[in-house]
Amino acid sequence: MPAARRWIAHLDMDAFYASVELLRYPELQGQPVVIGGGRRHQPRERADGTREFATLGRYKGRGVITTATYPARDYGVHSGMGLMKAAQLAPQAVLLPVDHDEYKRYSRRFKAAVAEVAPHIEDRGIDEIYIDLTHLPGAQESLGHDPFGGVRAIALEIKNNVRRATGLSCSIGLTPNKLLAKIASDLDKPDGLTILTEADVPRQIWPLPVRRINGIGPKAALKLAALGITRIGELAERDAAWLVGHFGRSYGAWLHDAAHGRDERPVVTVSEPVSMSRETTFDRDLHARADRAELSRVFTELADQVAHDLQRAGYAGRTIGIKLRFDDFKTVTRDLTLPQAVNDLAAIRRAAGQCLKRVDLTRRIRLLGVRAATLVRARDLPAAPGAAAMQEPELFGGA
DNA sequence: TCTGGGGTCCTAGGACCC
DNA sequence: TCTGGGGTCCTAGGACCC
Repeated sequence: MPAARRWIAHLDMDAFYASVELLRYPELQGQPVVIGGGRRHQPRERADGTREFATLGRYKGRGVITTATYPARDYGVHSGMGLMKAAQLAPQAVLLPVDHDEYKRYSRRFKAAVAEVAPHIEDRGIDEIYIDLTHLPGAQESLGHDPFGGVRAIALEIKNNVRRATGLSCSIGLTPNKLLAKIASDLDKPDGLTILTEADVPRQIWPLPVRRINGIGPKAALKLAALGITRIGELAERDAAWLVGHFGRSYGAWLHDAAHGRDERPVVTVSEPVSMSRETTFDRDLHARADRAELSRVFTELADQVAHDLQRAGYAGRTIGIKLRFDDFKTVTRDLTLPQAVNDLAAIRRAAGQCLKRVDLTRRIRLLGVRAATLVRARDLPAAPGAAAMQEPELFGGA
C-alpha cells in the first residue's frame, strides 16, 4: 500500500477581532473600523438606542492597531501601526477597544467546530490553526474530475461548520505541508479555499515576495533584498551552500528548503507552555527616582498578575525575569534561576527585585514587564515551606 | 505625531563538570 | 610560551509570530 499523501490545512479566521466586533455592532458593516488601544473608547448607547462610536481622529496615546476591517485597510492602515499614525490616514474610522475575553470565546467556538470534522489540530494562537487531514476518510480520493475532491469536500465542510457555529468566515490553504498551507491560506482572502501541491510551487509560490514565508521577517527580508533577492523564486535559484554562507548553517539550509516548498514538520496537537509574562507600556515615560512609587506599584501589580496566571494554569516558574524598555526604545532583560520553582507573589516579586538591581536606571522607563519561565506543573512542586515573613526589598533604588 | 502585549525559538559566551 | 573537548546550565539579546 502506498503511503498516504499528506494533506495539511492552515485555517485563518478573516479579520478575526474586527469580525467579532461586527457581530455585536452590525451597523458598522462595510465601514472602516480598527480595533486597538486601551479601554477609554467604549461605544456609548444613546437615548434613542443607537450607539456612538469613538473615531480614530480623536485618539491620544501610545496604542497600536490590533486588527483593521478590510475597508479600513483600504486607507493603508494595518495591524501593528500606531493609532496616532493611523489617525492621519483614516481619522473618520471607528475605533473600538480590544475585548480579549470575547475573542477567546469565539476562538474556542470555531476550534470546536473544526474539531467536529477534523480533530487533529495544532493551535497557533487565537485565530489560526493547522489541521492534519491526511487520515480522514475520503481525504485521498478524487471526486469526479477533481483529483483533490475528497479533501476539498472536507475543507468546505470545515468552513461551513465554522460559519454555522460562529457566523464568521475563514480562509483555508490546503497543501502537503504547513509551510505551503500557511502561504496558501493567504492567497484567497476572505472566505477562500486554496489547494496546492508541490507541482504548483513554481507558478504559484515563486512569484511571491520572500516575506510571505513564515519565518522570514523584516530583518531577513532586508538582508535578502541587499543580496538582490525579493521573490521566493529568486531565493530558490540560489544554491544551499551560498545561502549557508550568508545566513549560517541552520537558517541558510532552512531558507533553501522553504523556497522549494519543502517542510516535514508534523502537526503538533499538544504542547506545554514555556513562559508566562505580563508587561505594560506607560502613558508617559517614568523615571526611577521621580516616579518611584508609581513604578513600584506597577511592578508589584505585574508580579501579582504573573503569579495569578501561573496559579490559574497550574504552573510554577523556576526562572523569574524582568524586562524594561527605555525612552530610547532600547530593551533590556534580566533573569534569575531559582533552586525551586515558585508561583506566589512574594517569591516572584523578590526574585524580580533582585533582577532589577542589575539594571542601570538612568534613562526614563517606557515599559516594564515581569516573566516566569522554566515552568513546571505546580502539583510536581515540593510542599510549600510556608510563607516566611520576609522584609520586602526596596525597589527602584530605595535609600 | 514613532513603535502593544503575549509568546516561541535561536545564538553565543561563560561557568562548570567530567 | 597557540588549542582539549564535549555536554549542560545560565544569562542576555534578538528575530519572528499572532
